[in-house]
Amino acid sequence: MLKKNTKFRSLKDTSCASCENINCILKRNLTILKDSHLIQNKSTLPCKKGQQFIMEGAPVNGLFFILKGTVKVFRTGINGREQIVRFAKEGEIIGHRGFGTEEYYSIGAIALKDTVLCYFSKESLQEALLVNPKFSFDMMLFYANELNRSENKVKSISQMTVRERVIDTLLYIHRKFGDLNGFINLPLSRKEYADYAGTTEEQVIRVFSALKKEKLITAQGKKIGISDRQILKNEINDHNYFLDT
DNA sequence: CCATTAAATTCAA
DNA sequence: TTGAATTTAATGG
Repeated sequence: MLKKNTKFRSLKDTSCASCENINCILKRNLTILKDSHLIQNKSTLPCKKGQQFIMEGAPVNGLFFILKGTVKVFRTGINGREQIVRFAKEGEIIGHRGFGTEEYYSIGAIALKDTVLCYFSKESLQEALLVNPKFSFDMMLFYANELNRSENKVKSISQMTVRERVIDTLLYIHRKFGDLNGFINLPLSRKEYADYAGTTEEQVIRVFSALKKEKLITAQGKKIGISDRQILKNEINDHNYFLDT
């Protein structure tokens, strides 16, 4: 079996200059930001798989970017049920809703695999935003996108059937994390699919079983393969066509 | 929702 | 690398 040596990855240079996350807002603005307080005073925080690095209710002091790894962001509901708000990968921002006015986090975040986070203080970020319009604009676009996604999610949870929500979730994960050897490149438990789709583990298992029978997906444990993305997409679109006027 | 069994993953020797 | 221990999936009541 071929293996790449990733043992010493964590000892590697974690500076923005040598970062490979081309989709990171900081990286894209590095030419203008490179001498800023923000970039020079950042700290990195290694985080093991399963480790929670944002607690619901904890005070907000800054904001995280993912240097490496994958993270889920969730909110705990009324009867202790977890609602996964989003999944995030390399280059993405975590805890951004707490930035500005909110004093305490209303969400929690857990690493889904070994992850390295970049941490920036509120103050240095504020400074960079005030001084740099291009950077602020990129941040604004990011917030706008997040809001849009969040509004769509309200619609999907309140109006779509369980089956459609599960399919929607599969397509979202697939779109975001891509495909590796025919399987979605992110192993999630059925419970995690359920927590994102706003349903229960059993329902997800039953929808998966139905989709397997229909030859639309394949599954080997946590690895899910999407055989026909178009048919799945159509099933969602057909139904949504009549919903929004 | 819960209980049971099958299957997959993790862990440590 | 292996298999025992633990966790997770699947199904049926």
